[in-house]
Amino acid sequence: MFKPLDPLLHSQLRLAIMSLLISLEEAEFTFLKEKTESTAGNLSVQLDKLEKAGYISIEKSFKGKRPLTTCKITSEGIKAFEEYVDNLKNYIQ
Amino acid sequence: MFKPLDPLLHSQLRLAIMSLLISLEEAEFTFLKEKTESTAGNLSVQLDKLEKAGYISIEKSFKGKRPLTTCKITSEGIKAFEEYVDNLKNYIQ
DNA sequence: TAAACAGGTTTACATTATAAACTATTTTAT
DNA sequence: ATAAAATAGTTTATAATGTAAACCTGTTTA
Repeated sequence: MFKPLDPLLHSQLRLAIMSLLISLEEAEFTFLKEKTESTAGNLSVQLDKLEKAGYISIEKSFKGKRPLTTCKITSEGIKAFEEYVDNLKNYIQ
Repeated sequence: MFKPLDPLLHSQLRLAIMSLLISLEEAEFTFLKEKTESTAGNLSVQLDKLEKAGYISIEKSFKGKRPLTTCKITSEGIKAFEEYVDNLKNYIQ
């Protein structure tokens, strides 16, 4: 009935991040920050958790002279997200 | 885009409780405990929070000689649940 | 009448989330 | 040239939250 909800995804900010990445495939730190209306600190921490879980990959480079952090969802991340959504539906229908 | 998710509802156990109550209108403590597969302690705490938020009402009585706790969703609870679900959909589509 | 069970509640602890403070560098203003 | 402000983040301290273990009160069973 109520399957457990992946705690890594059952978090407002991380879910928003994953939601964006699943449709965009790739997004910059600043873009995610704007879209999710989060603080940089919070975003940084949550991206770290998603990366450590293997749900996203993070690439660091430079855009001109400025540091640039680019995030991409992994296939594992897509799978986890889809399973989370499936499970969640049992709670909200 | 990403409307804030009511933190009171964005919790696996409380969401499961509300999900049950929204379709059943009324449920006993032990029933909720079984259906949600939660411990009594955790359930007790979460029911308290939902009651304090005005999302459910709790009535205490006796079934024979045994104490009986009956939970019921309030109209405020229904409204909050529906809004939560609406907001959540923006995250999972 | 002692032990086990029912139906919870309280509390202690661990986990989590979040923002404030910080670092490093770059751009702008003086 | 240099001080001030802005960019792009990271680290860390604290508050909030979730959870189970321990507890309580009464009841049933051995």
